[in-house]
Amino acid sequence: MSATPAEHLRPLSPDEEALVRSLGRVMYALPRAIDADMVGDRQLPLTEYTALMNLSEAPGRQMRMSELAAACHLSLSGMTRTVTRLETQGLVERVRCEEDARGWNAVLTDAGLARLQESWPSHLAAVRRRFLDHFEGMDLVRLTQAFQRIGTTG
Amino acid sequence: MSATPAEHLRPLSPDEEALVRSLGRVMYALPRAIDADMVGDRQLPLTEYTALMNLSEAPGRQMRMSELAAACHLSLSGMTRTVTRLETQGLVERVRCEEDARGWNAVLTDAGLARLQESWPSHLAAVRRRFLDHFEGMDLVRLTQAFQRIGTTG
DNA sequence: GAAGTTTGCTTGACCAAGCAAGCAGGGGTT
DNA sequence: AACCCCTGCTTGCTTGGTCAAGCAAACTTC
Repeated sequence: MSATPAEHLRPLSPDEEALVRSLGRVMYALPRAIDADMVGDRQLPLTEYTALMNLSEAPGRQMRMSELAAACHLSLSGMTRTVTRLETQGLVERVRCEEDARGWNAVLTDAGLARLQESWPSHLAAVRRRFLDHFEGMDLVRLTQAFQRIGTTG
Repeated sequence: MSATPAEHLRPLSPDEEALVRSLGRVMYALPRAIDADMVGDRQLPLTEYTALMNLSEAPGRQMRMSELAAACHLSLSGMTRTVTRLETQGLVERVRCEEDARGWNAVLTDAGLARLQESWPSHLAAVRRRFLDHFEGMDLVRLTQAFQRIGTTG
């Protein structure tokens, strides 16, 4: 965990340093900007949008709480509360899991699907404008591979 | 603000879609991972580290609250609370601004500088391991340019 | 130079997230 | 079938952030 082998203590090259300095934009400014766009536009915070979107793609429009939490990069307790919020809006329902009665499935309701469909243009526009537009002409595949590896290191 | 011109509603290409799907790693997993590393290692949250670092590079080791907030991608009130925390640890002091008595400067103390110096290896290691290592061989300069543009769009 | 406005920062109320503890339902072992 | 531990989710508490309102100093306009 806090292993800091010598290799990782090699000083940053100027290019690396510049990249690290710009990292705050992506880690802090970007999620807030996208979230603010979506809240301003459709009253749907990014976390809730992400949950709805993941559910809409799952078989039976439902997922176990723990799966959904992982898919949304949220802790399990965070997902409990997010789903509670969505439930009070009627966008999601909780259904006991058939094959394991300890488990619950979050199920996307018709209202939830409608909300998602009404909101995706806003999400798409925000993502393009705040993020994708700035990567025009770059090798998106390589970039994706790099992004996917992040947060993977144990 | 919520302008969603047609261009922004063009559907995502498969490559764009994959990139967007991997974005959560950078926006959510990455900051938590770096922060957790630093807290586990040196008991210094990333936000506080960033504030100390910015101060250490400023002339006179001091900055106006609003400058510092912007540099750390934090709201002004968020920075007020961060500086308060740092102040109670003796790492920073608040000094009235001479040329404008409404303003305050956050000043890095010697203890703050020492704390920073004892913590940077941990930050460096976390940033390399969680982030830079995954971008080996890529064009860091272009990437930096892209990152810098993010969060800029009004 | 006094009144009204704007600016810089802090404070109060609130909210979303995390962690750790709790609880309820499996599943093995005897 | 009684026990025990393990697993899946929720709950209580804390933390760290935002927004909006407040306060004090500085500008502006007359």
